[in-house]
Amino acid sequence: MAQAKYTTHLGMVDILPDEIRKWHYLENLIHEEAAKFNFEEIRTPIMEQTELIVRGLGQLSDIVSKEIFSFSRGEDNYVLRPELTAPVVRAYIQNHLDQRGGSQKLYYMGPMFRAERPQKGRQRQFHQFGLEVLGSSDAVADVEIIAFMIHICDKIGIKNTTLKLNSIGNPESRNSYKEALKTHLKPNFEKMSEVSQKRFEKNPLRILDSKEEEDQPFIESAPVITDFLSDESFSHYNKVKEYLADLEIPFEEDPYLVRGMDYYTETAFELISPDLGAQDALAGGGRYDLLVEEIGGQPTPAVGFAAGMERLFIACEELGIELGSEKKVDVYIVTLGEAARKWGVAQLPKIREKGLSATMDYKGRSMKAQMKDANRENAQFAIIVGENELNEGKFTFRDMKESEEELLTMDDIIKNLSVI
RNA sequence: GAGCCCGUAGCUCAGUAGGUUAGAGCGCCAGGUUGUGGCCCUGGAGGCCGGGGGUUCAAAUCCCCUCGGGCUCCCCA
Repeated sequence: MAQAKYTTHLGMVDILPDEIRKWHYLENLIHEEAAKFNFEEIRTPIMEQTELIVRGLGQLSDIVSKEIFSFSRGEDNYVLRPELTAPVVRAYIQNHLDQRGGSQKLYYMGPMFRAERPQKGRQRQFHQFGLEVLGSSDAVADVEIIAFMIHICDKIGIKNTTLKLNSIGNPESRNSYKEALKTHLKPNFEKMSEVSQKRFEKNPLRILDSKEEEDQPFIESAPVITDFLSDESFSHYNKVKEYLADLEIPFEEDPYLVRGMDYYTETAFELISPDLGAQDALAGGGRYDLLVEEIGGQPTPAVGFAAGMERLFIACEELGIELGSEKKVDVYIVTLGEAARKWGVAQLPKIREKGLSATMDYKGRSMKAQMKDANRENAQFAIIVGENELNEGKFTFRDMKESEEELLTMDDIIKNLSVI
């Protein structure tokens, strides 16, 4: 077990060839579907300034207070990105993307880093993809974002998800709600769990998230944030629900859904899967109308979401869904002897030119070993060449699936291959 | 930061009243078939039994420490 001298860091894993095909599948799917939604990809650096993340997500958020990988070099503070909303907003401001006109519809995918204790569905380096719409306050934007998220799950075959929806309004209504909540909880402060007591002053909304037994009675009787929404927030929320209904996207209102980052406003949502175990969030997001300004841009309404790619794979596994195609190669050239080998290497490019994949043995092994290898590589055809073939100028062209073969000139073989 | 569980071949795992050269299946390599894969048969390679210390005539097995991993709480993707 402890053979390898060097290993990956805790919570960071290699993605090996045997599992890469499902990654390619998902990545391609996201590119294709995002294009259909008319979103454009944006790629930002893996590292950002620490200050951006701290300001963006909030000093008190769990991510910033205990989960970021950061270091400094000279005057500069670096942080490995823990999420991509703040960096995308940074890029939006820095590159004046608002000047492209209209709403900016952006998507991304890539690795994120959080220094947490790993467990099922949670790694220190993990991958997300996400969409962001900058410059629209319209409920259509919220709904398109949600629709995309669900669309991807549908395409993959993950259908038993639950969309949880809430609105946390603007900061004013949220503050008055906080006060009401505190007034409600205060008489029972002593009876609440330790964690909840700690949250009471700094972030009472999070108490609603508590899973502690002793907190439940107080949570159930607590006032509901949607009763505190401004007229504007209320009508925005209603439109979101209306449009979702029009799209026949089922959702579950959860007045206690509160998300971790400080930048969220108005609509908040999460996509939950029962197949994930303890970490059941497949994706999450919401509106962040104040973030652009907070980071130094013009006031710009925005909405987005991020989904965990590894979590999608876990859900697939639980559901018995296999993503990606089988490993295969179109042609395997089996050679006997040095002259045949020399001939074989020269044929590979001719086959590849036709848009097919081709390979041969790299180890100079026996014919049997080469045939075995061709089988393992899931080759569709084998071209077998030895002295006889070289002398006659006709080569054994074998269909590996049908176990049928015939002698053909290389030109005829290429012709045959062109039709498959 | 806290709790629970687990470390024996590349993988999945057998192997304790402590006892000579540590096993199986799969995978890998080779042979059976000196020019034909998938099935079958035979053989081979591959382990300081995670590491260190202790008890003992004797430790994969018992004790202590340590490292690594998994899961859970918190929180999130």
